[in-house]
Amino acid sequence: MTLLATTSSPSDEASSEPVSPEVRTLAERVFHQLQSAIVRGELAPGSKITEPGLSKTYGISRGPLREAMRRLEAHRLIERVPHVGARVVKLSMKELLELFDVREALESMAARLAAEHMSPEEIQGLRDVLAVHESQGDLKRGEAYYQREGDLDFHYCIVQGSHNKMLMNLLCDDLYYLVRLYRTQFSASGTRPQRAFVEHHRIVDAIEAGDAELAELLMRRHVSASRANVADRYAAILEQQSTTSAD
Amino acid sequence: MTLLATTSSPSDEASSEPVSPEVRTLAERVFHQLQSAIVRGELAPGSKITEPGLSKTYGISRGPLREAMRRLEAHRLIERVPHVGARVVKLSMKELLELFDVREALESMAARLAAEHMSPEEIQGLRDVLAVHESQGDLKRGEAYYQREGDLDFHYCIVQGSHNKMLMNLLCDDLYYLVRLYRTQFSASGTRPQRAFVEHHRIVDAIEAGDAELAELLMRRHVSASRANVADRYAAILEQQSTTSAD
DNA sequence: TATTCCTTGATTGTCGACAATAAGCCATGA
DNA sequence: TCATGGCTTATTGTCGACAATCAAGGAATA
Repeated sequence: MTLLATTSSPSDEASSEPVSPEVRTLAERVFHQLQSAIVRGELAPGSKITEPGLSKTYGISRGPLREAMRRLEAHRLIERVPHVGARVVKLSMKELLELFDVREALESMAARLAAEHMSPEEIQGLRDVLAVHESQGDLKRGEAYYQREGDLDFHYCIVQGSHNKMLMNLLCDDLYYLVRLYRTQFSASGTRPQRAFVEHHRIVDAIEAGDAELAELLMRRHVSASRANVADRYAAILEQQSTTSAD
Repeated sequence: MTLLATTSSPSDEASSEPVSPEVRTLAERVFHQLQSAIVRGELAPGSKITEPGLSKTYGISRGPLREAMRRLEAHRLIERVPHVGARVVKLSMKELLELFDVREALESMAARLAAEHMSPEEIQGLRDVLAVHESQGDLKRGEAYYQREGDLDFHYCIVQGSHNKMLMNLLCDDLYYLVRLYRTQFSASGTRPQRAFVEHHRIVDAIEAGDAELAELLMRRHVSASRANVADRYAAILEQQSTTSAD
């Protein structure tokens, strides 16, 4: 049960009943469909997307399609050049590290606000999320899962707990989709799962204690460590490539 | 000379020569025009905007207009309800304070990165901006100017100095327009100008010294103080209103 | 008189067609 | 063989018209 599901049913073309209570227009629906397709990697990063093509694929006219694409552009999931076309974004390592810096800034603030504003019920929900992750035993396998999908639920909950709507929009509606896109693009199988799990627990402890300063600091370190981990692995890959090519 | 100018010529309807080298499509142009109109207060906050009306005003069809509106919606300058319509955003004090929290998080990060990445030439440019503000003698008047338009140049430069494109987009393309919208909406005539000016200088000093940690801390305090100032003034206004209504 | 329902008007959502721009291809020349 | 020029074709930008939805006003009834 991921909190980030965008479309409930996998494929629905012309059912009269609305799938989600919020999606009542074609542009809305195709926006969510495209968003999901991009994040899942069904639309390859860097690939060019043409309006007539998508128009035929989704069975709608170009009008609402263009509006959906405008929204995707605003969410940084596609890039457009006037009179040329649009292509799915392809995150470079530089941009990915930039994304981590922004996350560090925003999520540490979110943790601080969460420590100040979260209700006991919300904190309990946060603990439940951690319990679910733990019971699934994913981290015992050492690999996978973590850094894949599940831990976003954790971060998602904390952002919700900040009770700051602007923060929620920025992180949950924009940046997290980019994070998920990165995970598919770089096929980032899990790393440092146990450490991350411990860090999550400590963050919740700080939030429960109402220690805003500590929660902020821990979240900042958590994201920063995740960033460093990605940077190190990337450096290792580069090193390996240069040595193998030198054989 | 504000760095945030959006359209070079005030009003141009059907000139074949492109005004700005980047605005080559109708949707782009009307987007910038509407953005400017909203930020300047020409379109009153909370007022409903109708597609046929704007279509006739700007002399374009509804197609590109709708795309421009979709972009405005993504930038949080208008709010749309499906099948109902769109209206210019009206920032509540709660949302304004939320905006300050986000700014505090992002701009402190920007200051940190600026201290790490800014070149000597860029730092000199930053000092020039401060010098211009000082020479204009605005802060000697105690009131006005500061917190109006000019100091955004300062923050703008620092964000540019972070060399983080994602940060630049978030702050300069999205949030700063909301900040300017707030300034027109609440007609925030300047407050605490000298203090802010001193704080600006100290931030530049830290950046020039390459002290990332200090620059981050000072920027955080700077934005936080600005937020507190706004909150206090608002509380004072509320207090005054309640006492006068009690007469 | 208040309430409910229906009608009417306007606005939004969607569509297909036309015009404008850009990229790719082929032929021509040096 | 390579560069250059024009041409072709596909894609994007724009427009006007039709369909769907919502809000407001008035009429009928309890």
